[in-house]
Amino acid sequence: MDNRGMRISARADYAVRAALELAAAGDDTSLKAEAIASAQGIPHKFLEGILGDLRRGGLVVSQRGGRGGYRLARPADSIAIADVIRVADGPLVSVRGVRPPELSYCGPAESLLPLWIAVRANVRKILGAVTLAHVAAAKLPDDVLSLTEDPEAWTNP
Amino acid sequence: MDNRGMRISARADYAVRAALELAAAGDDTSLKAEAIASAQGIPHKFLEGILGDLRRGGLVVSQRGGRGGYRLARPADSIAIADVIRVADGPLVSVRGVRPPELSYCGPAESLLPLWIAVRANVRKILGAVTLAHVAAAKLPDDVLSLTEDPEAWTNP
DNA sequence: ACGTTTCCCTAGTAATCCGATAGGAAAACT
DNA sequence: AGTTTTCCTATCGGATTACTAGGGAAACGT
Repeated sequence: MDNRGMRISARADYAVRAALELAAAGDDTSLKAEAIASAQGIPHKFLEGILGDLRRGGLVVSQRGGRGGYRLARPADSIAIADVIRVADGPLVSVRGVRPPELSYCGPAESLLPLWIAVRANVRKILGAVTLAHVAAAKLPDDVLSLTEDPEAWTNP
Repeated sequence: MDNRGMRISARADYAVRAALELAAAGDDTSLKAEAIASAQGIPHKFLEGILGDLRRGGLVVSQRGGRGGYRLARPADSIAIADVIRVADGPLVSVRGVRPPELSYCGPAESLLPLWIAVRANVRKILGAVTLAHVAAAKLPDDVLSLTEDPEAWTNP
């Protein structure tokens, strides 16, 4: 009965951290997978697979060979955290494996669907508005930052 | 690379729906597991385990025997959806299996922690404010309902 | 051309989890 | 007693998670 709930997977976490490392490096310099891996403490062969997803998703471009590596495909302020998570890990929010609009409830549970929709909309609003540039520069938007100012937000239960 | 992201498990979904069925039945009448299972289309032996969690979590009281069954331990307007999910499924939001406050990031990822905290705070704000009574009566709070009025909230990507 | 570097691709794997099932013991009722 | 229903433990196949291994393909420097 422990550790489930809405979890952000290691893949998603690693993907965002790798993208942040690229954002911090700048649009011109490219980083090698191994450099990112050791900077962020991510298993480098695992990270290689994730970077492949980011490239296939069009968020990152790569170059092989001696001066090779990865760099962002677009400016860091045009890539939202939600983009990275979706490319690396699939849909942001799902209920029982399917996305909310595909669900159907009956009886007293009928209003559950709008509730899940509301939760998803809210998660989107945050992760879709915060960009790599925001996080890399440690300057979160004000409305997001204000959520973290309530001490209650940092407590466990 | 499909269907991951922040998912609400079948356990959590089933738990909430079962609790809603109990809320709709009223504080005095008790429902048998089998009745809830067939009303909501939930495998009944699986549901039995979930109802056990709800009982151990103090959300539900049970009675065995001929006139037995389950009923809510508290009024439906004092039980939040978040309570049900936590009891059945563990912490609401976790990153890589651990809860946000236990994480530590370095370098350009340092501001990721406040971001996860903000996401969690926001999910809490919704699921902690909406009660079983709200959903069972199909009367979600206004601020939650307003999130669902944007047609964008119902679209896939 | 050659060798190095680095990305890229396919498999594989051990552990865990998820959703579900089975069989029966314990308690409450008629 | 006998029925009903909760309660407990144990198990299951399959999927997922988080990695690891090994090598092929491209870009570079010399």
